[in-house]
Formats: sequence, C-alpha cells, structure tokens
Amino acid sequence: MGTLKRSNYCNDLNQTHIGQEVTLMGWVLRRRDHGGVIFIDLRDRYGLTQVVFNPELNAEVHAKAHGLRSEWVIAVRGRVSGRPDGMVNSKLATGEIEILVDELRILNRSKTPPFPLDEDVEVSENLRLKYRYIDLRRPQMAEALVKRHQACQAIRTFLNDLNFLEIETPVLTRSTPEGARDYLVPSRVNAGRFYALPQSPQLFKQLLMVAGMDRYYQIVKCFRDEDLRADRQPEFTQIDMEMSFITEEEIIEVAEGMINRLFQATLNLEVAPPFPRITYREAMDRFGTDRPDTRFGLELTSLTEVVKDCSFKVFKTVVEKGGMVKSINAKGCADFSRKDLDDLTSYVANFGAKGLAWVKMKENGEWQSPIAKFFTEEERKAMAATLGAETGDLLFFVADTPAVVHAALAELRLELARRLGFMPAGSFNFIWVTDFPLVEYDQEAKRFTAVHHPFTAPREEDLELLESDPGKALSRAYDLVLNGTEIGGGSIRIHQMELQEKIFLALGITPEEAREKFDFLLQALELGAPPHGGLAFGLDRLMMILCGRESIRDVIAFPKTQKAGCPMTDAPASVARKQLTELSLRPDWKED
RNA sequence: GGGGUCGUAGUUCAGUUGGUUAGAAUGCCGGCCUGUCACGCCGGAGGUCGCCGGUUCGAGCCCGGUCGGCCCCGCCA
Repeated sequence: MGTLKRSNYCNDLNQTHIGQEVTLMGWVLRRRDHGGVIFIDLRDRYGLTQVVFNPELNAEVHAKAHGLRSEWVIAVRGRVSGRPDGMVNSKLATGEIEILVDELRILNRSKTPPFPLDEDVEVSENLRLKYRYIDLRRPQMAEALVKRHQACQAIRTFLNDLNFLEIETPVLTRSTPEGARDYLVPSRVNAGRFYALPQSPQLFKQLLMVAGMDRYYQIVKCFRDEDLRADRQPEFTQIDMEMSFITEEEIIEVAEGMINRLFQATLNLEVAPPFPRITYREAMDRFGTDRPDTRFGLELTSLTEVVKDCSFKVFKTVVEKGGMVKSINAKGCADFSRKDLDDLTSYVANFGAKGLAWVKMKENGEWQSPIAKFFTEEERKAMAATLGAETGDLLFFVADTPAVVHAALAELRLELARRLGFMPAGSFNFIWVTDFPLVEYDQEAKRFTAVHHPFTAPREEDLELLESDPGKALSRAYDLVLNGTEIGGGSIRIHQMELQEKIFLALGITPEEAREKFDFLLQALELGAPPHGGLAFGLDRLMMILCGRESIRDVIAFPKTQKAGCPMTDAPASVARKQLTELSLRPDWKED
C-alpha cells in the first residue's frame, strides 16, 4: 500500500465531503470503460463508491485503470467531486458523489471469479461454499454476518448489565447417555478412551451454579452428530444461560428482555414482550405441534365427538380404535383446483396420513366432496357448525392416531399458509410453550425418555405421578417459539440428589449407571447446590428468521453441506496412518 | 437407513420421438467508444453433457449402478 492510508469506507462519502482528498481501498465490482472516461464501482464491506478515471485529468493513471478487472484489490487516492447534473444515482448511498482519481495502486490482481458478484443470479450453493470467501463479499451475505455480530453484542451488553458472567466451558468433555449421537475425540495419552464434544454445556453450567457463580452465560458452539436439515448443522451456536435462586417467571422475563434488545440492535424493531403463552396441551390441540406458527389462523378443530357415531366407516372405525378426527377450515379456499387438492393429499402422506378428505362448501350448505355421500344431512350440518363452515370454505379432514392427525394437519396448515401468503417477511410472532410432559414413552427403547433433558425438574404437584403414571407428569420446562420454529428452551433444574436419582430411575437409568456416568453431578447436588434454572437459544435459527433466510447456512460464515462436509477445506479428510496409530486406532476401512 | 429432486460452456439455463457440427444469455479475450452506473457497438475463444457400465447402426436424451448438491422422513435428551 506504500504510503497510502485508507481515509474512508465506501459508504460514507456524500455532498458534505466534496473537495476533500480521500483514499479508498477495496475490490473492483464493475468497470465501465468508455475508452475515454472509465468508471469503477469500488466495493468494501460497507458499500459502493464510483471512482472515475479521466484521461484529461491524469493520462497515466487512466491508462493504468484500463487494465483493471473484476475483484482486483485496489487503493485510490483522489478528490471527492459532486456528480454533474442529472448524473446522480439515487439507488446508491454515495450516489451524489464520485472520486476523481489522482493515484491508483493495484494491491492484488484476481483471476476471473468463479461466479459473478455483480448480479442477482442464483449460484449453486456448492460453488458458493467452495469459494465461501468470495460468496461472503456479496452484500446480502455480509449483512447477515453483521447482524449476527450486532445480536451477539446486544446479548452480551444486556446480560452483563444484569450481573451475568461469561464463562467458558470445556470442549473436550465426556460422553453421556441420552440425547444425540456424540462427536468423539480419541485420547492419545489414554489409549482406548475418548472425549466427546459437548451437545450443550448443560452440566457445566449447572455446576457453575453450584459453584456460586449465580448468573452465567456463554455464546458457545455445540455439537450433535445427527443428519442435517435446512435448520440443523452438526456444529451450531447456543446462547446458553443459567441463574440461581430463580423462578420460571424471572427467567422468562430475562429472556424476553434479551430478545427485545436483540431485535432493537439488529432490526431497530420492538417485539413488545411479554410474549403470549400456551400450554403444550393447548398447542397440540389447536395447532397439532408444540411449536405453533401464530402468524395466522387455520387452527385445528376436533370432530371426534361429532363423528363418532357417523355413517362414514373410515371416521367411525378410527374413533372406535381410540384415534381422532380433526379438521382445518380453509376459509374461502373452495376455488382450489383438483390438482391443488391432489398435491396437498400427497403432501400430507409424507407425514403418515393415509388420506386427506376435503369438502368444498357450496351455496345452501351443499357439499362438493368425495365423502359427501357417506354422511346424512344432519351429520353434515353438525360438522359444518362445529367448523363454522360457510359458503366458499374448504374443509380438510384427517382421521388417524393422534400423532398422525397432528403431524399431518400441522404440516398441512403450514403448507396452506405458504400457498395463501400468510407468512409475510418482517413479521415476528413469539409464543412461549409451557407445561410440557416430563417424559414420553419410547416404543422402540421400551422405556420413558426425557422430553427436555434428564435434569429438568418436574412440577412439585406431579412428584407422585413419577412412580404411578410418569407419562402424566408435567415438567417445569418452557420453549420459546418464533414463527413456528423453536428458537430456545429451558427449565428449572433438579437441585436435589434424591429427586435426580428418582428421575434417572424413571428413565430406566439404574443407580449404578447413574453413578458411573453422572457421579460428578450427583456429588455436586449433595454439596450445596442452589435452586437454579436457565435456558438456551439457538443463535443460528434465531438469526435465520431475523434475517429472513431459508437456511441457517446463510447466517453461518463457513457452514457444512448436508453430508456434513466443507467444500472449501474438503473436511472431513483422511489422515496419516501414523496419526491413527498414535491414537491407538486401527482402521478397518480400505485406504485410498 | 428411506423418499423426492437436480447435475450440459466460467456462471445461469434451453436442448423436440434417440439422428449430422450441443445452443442462448451473461461472463471471459480482442477491437471501437469521454458521463456510465447490469454502459453501448463489432468480432472471437470457450463443452470429458458429474462418473462407470449397458441397450442401440447411433445416447446429453433410454436402462442399471455410482458420486455429489438441495428438500423431506427417520434421527436430532
């Protein structure tokens, strides 16, 4: 760069700077070479500035500028000049001015980039990930990283002011049963033993409460070796927090304040807590899911009572077998085509529904429906009344086990909302889901598993149920849901050894196993553990929604592909045999 | 583990019933051009049709397999 020193960014010059000498550094986004005058759009993280090379002002520099190409890195020194009349570009923050260049330095050349940066063409994600450092030069990608930074900054400021301490916890830790598959790291100095990367710092943060740290938080990487989705990466970031001598209400208040501050800092938006709350039971009844998208209606209505004695065998049989019949009334959608209905039917089949019955409400309560003939007029009237069905409505029905009915209709509800445009950009609906069951029965494992995690406290009034009917016991857990995505969850924890042992027992973890795997926790619970609780947010998901993106990959600087690989570094990669033998590992796979 | 979908020029895509030399736009290279802002005009280069095998006189197109991207189910306390 020689003696040149950057004086300004590419977004901050305007009319007030006219006449000043400035030095800008950045990348060549576009060049418009008129043979005579040459225009370069110079780009840095902050924005764009048009720089001008005029042969009449400086022939030597103009000649040099002739060779500039896309993504070359340059420094220009020149004078800020107001643009001539009629040449102002209102689409540009710096559109009132341009730089008349006196000195041009080429700091680095660039090969032609593998994909264009100056146009809105959709580039394959694989290529973007392979050259992620180029992809991140695009303003919309940089913007996500900026917002993510602003969010983290807001979180730290907010929690610091409430006496929280940011404390790091180990990345090399031990594998514990339950939960997701662990990423394992072999120990060189302890042959045959392995560390596990943390699925979350859950137990460490509890132990920090036992240590009297009172309030802890951490923005921390977590690792789960499970298959990927648009909203799931094997390594992801949690905003993890824990408090001592605390109740659900206080935790929720802190969380709401933090989320509000975060939206202020990133979008300058008030999300106006307190957020509404719904119990798990009600969420399932009304939305078929424990993470309802509350931006729109299309709620589920039970018809089980109405149709239990009806003449339609399919419904009747399902009810007799203990199943249920539920319905969604898509108001005013009777104009859906046969193809729409076929598409929706095969869509819900993905979620286990064996069929999707529908009714188009015509004039005078007439049904246009393949199943109309199976019902008496009274039955049709009763069903329509229950659903509030009017002329022009489209009714959908699913009859099956509760699990299938809820899964199918919850997904149908979302698909309808997508088709009807009920998910506008920039709307953010939060809702707390409370009163989760403590445990659920795992048919495959033939035992109960924790709905939240094994350290979640049951409601005091449900303690007796632990032995008599564990499935009925409710927990002191809560999830925060944003636009139908679970963005965070937490609970009041168990802080007494006896209760923790009892829960382990209910989960089919024997006292011996508990002592082997969780001895450190049980000991701590006997050594002055205070009542405590907390929660964790998924930062990636939160930022994805906040930035209006479809995938968390768009808010992660260097994400993984669906096969958990990195096209840029080509990780995971094979290692030298010596590295394995040092770790006392003997491969049985074929080597390249 | 399973279902779906995609893979053709640097990039984004088209490619008919299987038929001669695989096209477009953009980018790239060269030339012209002094007020553009996705500058314009003229010319040129650029292809292992993901890979392997099969069917066929003949395959980008059909069949089998395989690799990779994406979406989903299972999985994700």
